[in-house]
Amino acid sequence: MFGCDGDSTTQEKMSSTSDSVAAKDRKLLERGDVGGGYLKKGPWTSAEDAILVEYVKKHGEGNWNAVQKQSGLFRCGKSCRLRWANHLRPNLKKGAFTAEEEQIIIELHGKLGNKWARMAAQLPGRTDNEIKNYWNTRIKRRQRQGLPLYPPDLHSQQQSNEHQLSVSGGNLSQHHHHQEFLPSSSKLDIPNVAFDSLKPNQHSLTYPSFPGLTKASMSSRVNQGMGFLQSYSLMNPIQHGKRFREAESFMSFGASTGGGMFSFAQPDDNRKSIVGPCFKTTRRPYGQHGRLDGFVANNFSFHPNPSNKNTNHSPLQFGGLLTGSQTILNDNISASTSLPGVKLELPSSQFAESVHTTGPPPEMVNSSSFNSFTLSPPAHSTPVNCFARQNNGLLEALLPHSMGGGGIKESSETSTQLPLISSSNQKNCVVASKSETECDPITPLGGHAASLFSESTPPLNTGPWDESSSTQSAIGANTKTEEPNEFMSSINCGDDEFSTLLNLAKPDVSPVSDWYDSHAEVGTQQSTVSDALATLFNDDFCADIQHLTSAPCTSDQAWGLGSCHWNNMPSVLQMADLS
DNA sequence: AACGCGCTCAACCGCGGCCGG
DNA sequence: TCCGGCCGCGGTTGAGCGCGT
Repeated sequence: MFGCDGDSTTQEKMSSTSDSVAAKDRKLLERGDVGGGYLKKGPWTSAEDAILVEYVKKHGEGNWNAVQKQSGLFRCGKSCRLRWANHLRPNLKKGAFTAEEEQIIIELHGKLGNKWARMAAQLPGRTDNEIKNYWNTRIKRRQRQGLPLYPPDLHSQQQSNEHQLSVSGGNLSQHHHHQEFLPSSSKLDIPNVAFDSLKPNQHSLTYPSFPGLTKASMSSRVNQGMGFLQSYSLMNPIQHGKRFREAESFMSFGASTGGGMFSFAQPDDNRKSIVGPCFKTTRRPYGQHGRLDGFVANNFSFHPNPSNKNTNHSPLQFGGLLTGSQTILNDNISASTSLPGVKLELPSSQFAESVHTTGPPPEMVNSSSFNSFTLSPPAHSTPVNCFARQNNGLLEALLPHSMGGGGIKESSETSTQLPLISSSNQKNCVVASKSETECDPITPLGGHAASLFSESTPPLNTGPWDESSSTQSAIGANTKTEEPNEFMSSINCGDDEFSTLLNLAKPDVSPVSDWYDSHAEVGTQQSTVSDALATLFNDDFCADIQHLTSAPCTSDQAWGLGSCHWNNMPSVLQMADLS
């Protein structure tokens, strides 16, 4: 039986044309072959529409599964509901969106995120599907043009909203409040990483870097679920949600299947100098394959204690705080490489304008390097300024409580070392797989701190949000976050809650880091951040850390735990060490 | 005219929430 | 409380169309 539901084992592809479908339908109708359980898919015919309309007139909306039984339509209830809601119900407004509608959509999206249905409720005559399509089209168009998704005034408005939130309560427990207001652009602005420093012979993660792994095997690994990528949070927030659920099982570094592989392709040619290869992963349903486009390497911070000289750091070990988004690029794979489980997507230049223009000089990036996960090439590779101004004001909304009421003080871009967990506390790589349920992938801030730290948002208070500058960041790391909420994977820690907590502390391209970059002052920011983190991560969190590390834990250290030591990295990564 | 490419949008899919038994 | 069905939502796909070459 051909069903609408995903649990249907047989899935009829929409391969037929409308005509052929109609013809098939007519045949079925003519011979009254309705007993086989056949459920039609594909485009609706006018005859079907008429039947459905008639049915709804008679019975009203709802109880869609009864439509098939009572009306003779060979459509599942879902299909009927969709057809009715999107096309047949009265008062539907057809045609292009008006300027006002567009404005409303933009504003609503800024407030609600991808809540299409709720947005549709605010736009009489418009359907969620329409709005969704419009928005997605708009995204693509603006990304193509290198424009920000939101106009600057909306950013200001959002920032204002967030600031008000900070006054009303910077409590994470109020996340449900926040998600009503915070912009969701983080989910939509596909982060980029500029890999302009890429050179063919850089020590990057290439297939040859993985002894014994053939290209095919790599693909196979990818097909297993991009575990590597996901483990390193190389996911678009858009994508990382429920559809990645299945991948979680192999995302643990230490898991037997945890070595999901990845490969890298050259970025889109015309953007090569601007944004680097950037791919997001999508879990295609069962065997569907996608393409690999690029690689976002910006969401994961390795922060071994720079003072720890014991570690024999490899290029991938981050002998200190690494900077920027250096690439793991496989020069051997063409952009057309087709790999299952990986979807080709054009990199966005959305954040290009936000990267280097206001970012600190490269030498300052180090200290603020909880910005990006950087699978670092060897020392000779060019560090990339990986400063995405993604402060959306959220941390400001949270921090004042820990700042003695002084609020956020705008300060220089002086940077310093983040308090990282001491080596003694780095017992294990405390990256833990975070289950989807722990992080709302949809709402702009995920409704809790995990998203708070993992989702990026467009720069709100930085100048270059203008459209003209968007493509000027040729050298910037252009780190929008293809945000990796799935970052954490655990070698030794399987505790889900702990994983979540660690994820909360995950240092990456986050509002925290940006705030830190822009607000912290030498000598004070450590305590400031500590205080902030103490606010964010309460004592329970520290207790958890302490419990799991058998070591005293401060909020600072908790933060540091978000980092990971190379020594605890999965072997597959270590294999990539070419040094 | 033929072809290729990109865009739009209708429709499908999978999942989660809700609700009733 | 559990279970299963229904419904709605958000993400994704692919056919069709328009435009440029």
